[in-house]
Amino acid sequence: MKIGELAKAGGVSVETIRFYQRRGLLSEPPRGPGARRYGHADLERLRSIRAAQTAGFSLEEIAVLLALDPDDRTAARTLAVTRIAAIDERIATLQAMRAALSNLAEDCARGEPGPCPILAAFSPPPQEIAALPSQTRARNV
Amino acid sequence: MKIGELAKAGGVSVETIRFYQRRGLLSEPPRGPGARRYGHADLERLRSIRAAQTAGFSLEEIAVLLALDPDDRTAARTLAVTRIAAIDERIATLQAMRAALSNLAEDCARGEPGPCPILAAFSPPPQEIAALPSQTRARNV
DNA sequence: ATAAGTTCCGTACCACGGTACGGTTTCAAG
DNA sequence: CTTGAAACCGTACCGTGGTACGGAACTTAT
Repeated sequence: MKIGELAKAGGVSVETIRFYQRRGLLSEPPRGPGARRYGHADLERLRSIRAAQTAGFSLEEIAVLLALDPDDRTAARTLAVTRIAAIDERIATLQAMRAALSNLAEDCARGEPGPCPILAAFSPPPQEIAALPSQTRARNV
Repeated sequence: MKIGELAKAGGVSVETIRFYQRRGLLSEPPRGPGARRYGHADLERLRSIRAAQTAGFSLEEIAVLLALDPDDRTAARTLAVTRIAAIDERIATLQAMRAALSNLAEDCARGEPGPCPILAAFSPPPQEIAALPSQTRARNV
């Protein structure tokens, strides 16, 4: 396979393949006659990367994951558990956001007199919203 | 207030203030004697920005929000509802990730013979993981 | 009056996961 | 043998929300 075929088979662009190569996720095979040639193992690896991404792993985590000894269950489980914890944290934050916004939207829909509660919530003193945990702005997950 | 005081009062850095000004979220008052002077309204606006961020709005959305007529409940509610929908989508994706990973981790912990199920899941044919919705990699929210 | 501290301003850089571009070489078909 | 498509490679750019740097002007304290 040439790179274009690998890309098509893996459902990514040629640029993405090269990008993964730069990140060390895919190898750059030696050049055969003219162009580099890729085997089925490369395609499988590419698919593994996409699958792990789907589970929320970052490219850096995937590099670790794919470098792991296939029998090292402890290491693999540790990675998975860490990922789950990060996901849980992110979900909790999003649920807090959702609850706050949803309350505001309901208040607003109730149509009581006065200014819109949504807009009011973002004008000091910010009550309901300010009650959200401060990690809310966290960048993780 | 000078910019440094505004920054301290708002709990952000001077650089962040300037950044918000470049984004049009905060105004740049005319320079008084030497430095620009900020009033209480600027501080309130800064706090509004942080509050809205806590609710998950992007800076661009916040710009819209803060430019809204305070009595335009419909527009505000539309923004909030859109935001909630995006949050819900994101939560669903994360929950799918979580479920998939958590199943794998459990299988792994069960200690049955054979290779680690987590690692196996990311090697073709990817079964459980591949079953996740394809929007899983979505960039939104 | 001079040193230290701020402000001002432009510009560059960070993570993250790519995408895009432009120029050169090589391959295959007509 | 020429033409057009791929491959190759380096480098720049995208969005998002900032952070960092460096020099000039200005203010404040000693």
